[in-house]
Amino acid sequence: MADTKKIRVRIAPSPTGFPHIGTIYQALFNFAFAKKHKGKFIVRIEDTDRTRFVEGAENAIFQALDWFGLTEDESPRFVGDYGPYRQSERLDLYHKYAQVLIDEGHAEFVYYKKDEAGQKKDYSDGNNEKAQSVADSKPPKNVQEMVETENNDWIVRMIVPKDEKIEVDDQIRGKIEFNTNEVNPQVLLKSDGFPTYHLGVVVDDHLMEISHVLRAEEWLSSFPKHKLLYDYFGWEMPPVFHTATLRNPDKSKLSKRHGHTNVEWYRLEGFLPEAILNYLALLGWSHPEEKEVFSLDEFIDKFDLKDIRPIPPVFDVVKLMWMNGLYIRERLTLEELRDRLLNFYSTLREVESYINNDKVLELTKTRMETLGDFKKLVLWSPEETVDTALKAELRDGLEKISENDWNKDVIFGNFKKFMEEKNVKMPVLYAMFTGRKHGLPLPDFMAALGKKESIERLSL
RNA sequence: GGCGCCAUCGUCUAGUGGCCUAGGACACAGGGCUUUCAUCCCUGUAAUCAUGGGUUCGAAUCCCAUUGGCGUCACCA
Repeated sequence: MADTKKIRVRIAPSPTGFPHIGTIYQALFNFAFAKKHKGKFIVRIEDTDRTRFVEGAENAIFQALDWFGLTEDESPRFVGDYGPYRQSERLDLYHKYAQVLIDEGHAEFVYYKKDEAGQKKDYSDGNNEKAQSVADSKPPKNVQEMVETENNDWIVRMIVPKDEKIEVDDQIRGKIEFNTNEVNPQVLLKSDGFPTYHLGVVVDDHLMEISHVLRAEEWLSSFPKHKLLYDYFGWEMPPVFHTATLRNPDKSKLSKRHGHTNVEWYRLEGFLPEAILNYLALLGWSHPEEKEVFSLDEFIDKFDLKDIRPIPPVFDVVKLMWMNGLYIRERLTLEELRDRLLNFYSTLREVESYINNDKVLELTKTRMETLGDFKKLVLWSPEETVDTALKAELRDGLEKISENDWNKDVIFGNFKKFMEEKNVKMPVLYAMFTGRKHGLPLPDFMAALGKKESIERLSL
């Protein structure tokens, strides 16, 4: 009998900053799995930490997903049957289930209070009687009362059995055994009435009928905690896949300090979203035919959860660069490239005429790794010192070429003569026209620009 | 430190007991093409499969230990 259960997967980003490349990595695998099985890809916003909340961060996540073509099926903006999709709007649910846990003896009220330094302080030492003896207030009768009390100092904490084996099954690594002594009694409901991640994720994944959980490896340690919660509720835990986390070159968790984690950086540099996705797909997974270059559709077609490897990959921007260049020169037509460039340089008017020049565009196509490279190729950028007198001579020589004869062969003939007479080499000419020793094939470039513009440029 | 995960060229990886004196890609080096720089093509350097023990006729592949790396131990996710 085939599994008729609907495939529903999710990512659960928190709106605490810029969209992270690691989130896109997670989104890619979840998205591919959902699409492959005609399931739903869901985005649930985990905004339970009000101290880290960043205005606009949620919207940035959606913009990033759209840019990559990983648009979700259900989320706060595409409300489905399982909403709300923001945890801050689901508080009553967490209160209800926290109460269930208390009623069944799996959670308890504990007294916490800030000390003079403003640090949170646990007065209970895991001993609830002691907590109550030092408390300034009586424990609330129930969750309802707790969340309605102002300046509440009580929290709801889960109760963890002592010295019991707890086995958990990671679909990528296999069975892992923990002792419950290693599971810390997690706070489930904070004093402000908001849930912690752990309560939220268990309740929501269950209520939203998430069928498979693909999440980052750093959650592996809290796996037994979640398993315990599922058991307490009497719910069946969906299969969980812990994917390896992206690493810095020094193997530490990919971070701002060592690498580029902000999706916006990649966009601003002129990376193509499809190239980034292709590169990301190669981390922790490999194409069955060992192909390196493939589309998102092909990835979806070939992707299988069984092929995900547990080894944490280093995110190599150099290889990403190569792949991006490859996409620009092999996967984009001239027209498509033009559209991308026009869009990328929408605020830089001075490159527009170059983008709209077919010949120039062709010349740049094999010389760009990112869209950001384009302006360096076509614009004057002074890096070399130029002999202005010599430059004027070159210009005067070129000026003598008639409008009709202005083509790359005649221009090059002129160059040859000039180089012989002045005893200079090509790089000198390049510097005079572009400011740099190297660049677009000069005769072709000048021919493409036309006599008038070329001469003008030499007059600068 | 406790607990957990991981371990093939610098990096991404192929490899699931014999086809491996370990294959591909990036990077790097050299060469070809060429009017600079690229693209493109060819060649090369690079892993005693972390180390040490087993199991087996046979191990990168299975088992154990060690070492190393990483993760996690919050009223953050």
